[in-house]
Amino acid sequence: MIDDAKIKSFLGQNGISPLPKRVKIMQYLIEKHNHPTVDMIYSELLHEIPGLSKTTVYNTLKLFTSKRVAVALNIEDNEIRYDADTAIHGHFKCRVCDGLFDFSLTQDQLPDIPMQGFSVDEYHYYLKGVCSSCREKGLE
Amino acid sequence: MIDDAKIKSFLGQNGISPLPKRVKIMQYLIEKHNHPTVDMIYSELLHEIPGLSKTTVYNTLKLFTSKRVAVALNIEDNEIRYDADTAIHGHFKCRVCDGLFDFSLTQDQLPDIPMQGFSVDEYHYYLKGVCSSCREKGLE
DNA sequence: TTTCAAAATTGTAATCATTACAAAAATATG
DNA sequence: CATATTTTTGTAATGATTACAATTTTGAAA
Ligand SMILES: [Mn+2]
Ligand SMILES: [Mn+2]
Ligand SMILES: [Zn+2]
Ligand SMILES: [Zn+2]
Repeated sequence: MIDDAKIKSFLGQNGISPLPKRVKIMQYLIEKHNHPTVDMIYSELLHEIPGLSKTTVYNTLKLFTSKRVAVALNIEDNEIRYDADTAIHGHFKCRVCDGLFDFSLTQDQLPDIPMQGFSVDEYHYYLKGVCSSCREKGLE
Repeated sequence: MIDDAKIKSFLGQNGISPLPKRVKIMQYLIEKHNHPTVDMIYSELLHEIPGLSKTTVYNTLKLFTSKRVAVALNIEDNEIRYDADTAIHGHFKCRVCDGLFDFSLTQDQLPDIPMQGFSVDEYHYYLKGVCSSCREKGLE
C-alpha cells in the first residue's frame, strides 16, 4: 500500500493537479505494475470509483504520458499498455501466454547510436518470443 | 527496379506461393523501404493493380510476417508499419514530422537478455524524439 | 485442353480501441 | 457564497483491423 500523500505530491511536482481519480489511477499503475491496458484500469477501478468513465481513464493517461510520469508501450499490435516506471528498462512479450515481463537495462547497456543532431527522449527495447514457463510446458 | 524473378524465388524459398499480387506487394516493400502502413500500400498499388482489395493487403502482410519475410513495427500508437528488412536494425520516430528513420544496429550491440530459459525471436529497438531536420527548423 | 478441388481474393459488415465533443459536475479562488 | 476554470461524463464518431461468405483464380490431374 503506497502512501496517498506521496502520490499527491509526486503528481503535484510534475505539474498535475492531484485530483482524486488521478491519484487512484497513478496508485493503480504503481502498485500493480502490470502494464495494464486502459480497459484493465477502467474495469478494475470501477469497483473502487463508482461512476468512473473510460474517457477519464484515457484523458488521465494522456496527461500522465505528456507529463512523463507514465510511458505508453506499443508492444502489442492492437492496444496500448501503460507503465508508471519511466526509468529505462526492457520489455519481453511472450507470444504464447501474452505475458509482458520487465527486464533491467541500464542506460549504458543501450547501444550507442550516433544520431547526429537528433534529440532522443524515449527509448523502447522490446523483445518477443516464448517465456520460460511456456517453454517448459512444451508450448512453442 | 528489382528483378521480378528474384522476388518470386525469394517468396518461394520461404514457403509463400509467389502469386502476382504478393510479388507486387513485396516489391513495393523492398523498393520503397518506407515502412508503409497498410493504407499506403493499398492506395499506391491500386493504380498498378486495379481491383486490389485492402483485405488482400492485410492478408498478404499477415502471411509475410508469419513467414518472416517482413516485420511489423509497432512504433506508432494507432497503426502498424511494415518493413521488408528483417535484419536487426533500429528505428527512430520523429514526433514533429512523424518521420521514421532506420539506424544500424548489430546483434552484438544489443544488450544481453538476462532471462534464463526464454527464447527470443524478435528484437525491436525504438527511439523517439526530434530529428535533426526538425531541430534545425527550430520546431521542437 | 478440360475438369475440379484447393487456395486466394473480394466486398461488406462487424469489432474494438481510441477520440471528439458538448453538457454536467467538481474545483478553486475571491 | 458567487463565479470562472477545470474536470468528468456519456454518447457518438472515427479509423484500423478482422470475420466471413461468395466469387475468382490457380495448379495439377485426367
Ligand atoms: Mn515495464
Ligand atoms: Mn526499418
Ligand atoms: Zn509465456
Ligand atoms: Zn522530424
